[in-house]
Amino acid sequence: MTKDTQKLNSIEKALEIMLKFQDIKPSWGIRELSTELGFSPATVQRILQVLKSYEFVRQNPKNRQYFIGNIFYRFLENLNSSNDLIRIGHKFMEEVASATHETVHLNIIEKNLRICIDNIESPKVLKAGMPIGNQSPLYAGASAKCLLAFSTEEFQDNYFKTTEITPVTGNTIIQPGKLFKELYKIKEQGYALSLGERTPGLGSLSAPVFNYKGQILASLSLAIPEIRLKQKDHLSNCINILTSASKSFSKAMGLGTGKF
Amino acid sequence: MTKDTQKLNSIEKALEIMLKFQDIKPSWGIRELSTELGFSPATVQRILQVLKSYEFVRQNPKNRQYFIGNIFYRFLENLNSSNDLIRIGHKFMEEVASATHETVHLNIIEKNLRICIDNIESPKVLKAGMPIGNQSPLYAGASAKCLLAFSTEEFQDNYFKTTEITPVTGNTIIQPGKLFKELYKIKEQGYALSLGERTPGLGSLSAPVFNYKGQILASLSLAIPEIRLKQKDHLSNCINILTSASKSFSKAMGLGTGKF
DNA sequence: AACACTGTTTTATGATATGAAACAGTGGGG
DNA sequence: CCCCACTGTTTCATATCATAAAACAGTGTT
Repeated sequence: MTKDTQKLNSIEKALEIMLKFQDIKPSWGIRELSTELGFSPATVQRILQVLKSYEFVRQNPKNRQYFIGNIFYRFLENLNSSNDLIRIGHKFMEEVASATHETVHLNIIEKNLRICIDNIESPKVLKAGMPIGNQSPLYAGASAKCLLAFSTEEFQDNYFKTTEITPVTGNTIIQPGKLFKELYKIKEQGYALSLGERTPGLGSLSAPVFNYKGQILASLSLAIPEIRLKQKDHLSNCINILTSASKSFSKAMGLGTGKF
Repeated sequence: MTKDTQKLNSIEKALEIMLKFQDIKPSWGIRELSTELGFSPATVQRILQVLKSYEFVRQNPKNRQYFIGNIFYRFLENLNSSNDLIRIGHKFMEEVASATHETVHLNIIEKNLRICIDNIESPKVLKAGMPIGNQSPLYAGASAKCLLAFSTEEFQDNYFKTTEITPVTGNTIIQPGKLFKELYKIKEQGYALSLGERTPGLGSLSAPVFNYKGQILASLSLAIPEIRLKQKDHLSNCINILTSASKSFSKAMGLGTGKF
């Protein structure tokens, strides 16, 4: 999992430990982290004490296990306000939300994963949830495939070289040939469509957002329950609204203005 | 701001630097952080290189300034799923949302600040936004005052000893006497109400959530535009729905069950 | 009561973080 | 146009600080 371990300085060790608290896992023990990371229990213990004093982790006083601290919420406000994508993009998301009444979300690539960085939930009773922070591999679901499809060839090559493809649901495309074809198709038609690749019964529609250089920044997506996705007129309506919004969004990010 | 500085080990220095990226500030320079924290520029530089390699910060290649990294989004999924409050409470939030059609949010205290950890936005056109990660001091706004009012006396004493009260808007209560009276009133009536203390034109309604020991865990709140808050029937309706939901929520967290 | 687990503290040793100073770019103003 | 003042970055000898093994101290189970 982690690199050659050992030979890391103390800060790197602390960060490696913090990264472990990304996993959806209620808590970690010291010896557990120790064997997982290859650091001695004494080292893990000492680092966790420091992280605890800064509230990056908390400790259950009963079983003394460590779990993630609420301090991470504190970074979100700055993250959102320094992020042009969210600042500029939210109004396009609102347009799509009010025109489709479906859950709208915005996604980026972070360390080989799709991650949701902004959302507007559908007002309907039957709706798709897509909380901020939700993540998935880049081959499962329209939003993820859209990000991958419009990435550079270099990024794609590197991604497939370093990633093992394992199905998330029965509908996940795992055959490399079929996946390449799908990515090609997405680039051709300018949007991605998926059904149940990540969550059974849940479909997804996604269009790319580019910067002034034409590099992909994000994917703007709709998460739609299967029942509504199968209504042809609703689907084609959603496709039109979404692709049109993503084009305006890209323009707002500088695409086509020749700005440098 | 920070403690005695110096005499910190390298991990603590790295964390102090990370904390600086909580501030709503687009970017930091090395010498800027150096003078702010009292570390030598060389030290700041070296630590930022490490943080950068782990994507905790990014660097603008043009002006070489550092800004916060997207990796912080990655912790949210685990944070949400390890947090009983969100797992258990979201359904109560949905009840309140569909009964009031106003923006519902859930808040906790983290390091002497109120911080929003979950939300459901109003479906109306004129609505209050309250993104996850939004923060404010504990004396401004209903959600914050509610958290403070039901905190232990010890916490309150310590809070007022270490906090300087500065107005956020013209409506913020800054007179200690008036504030104490307000906190007492909130405890008496079981909910908090505010108008424009944090954002002009925006009102707020908040009720406490307790654990089995009767300690406050969170405040469940409504953010309501001033125009709708002034409709008496709507307001009293919202108060009833919110306080009733917060009581069910507390019960779901174990209050009154005698469970240990 | 003995065992097999935890998390935690201690310790001498040697690796590694440190700040001053020098270096290397950059942008603005006279 | 050139200087100056400001960046971020690298170097390097010094001494601090992180390290892992082992002992310690709790805990729950058998």
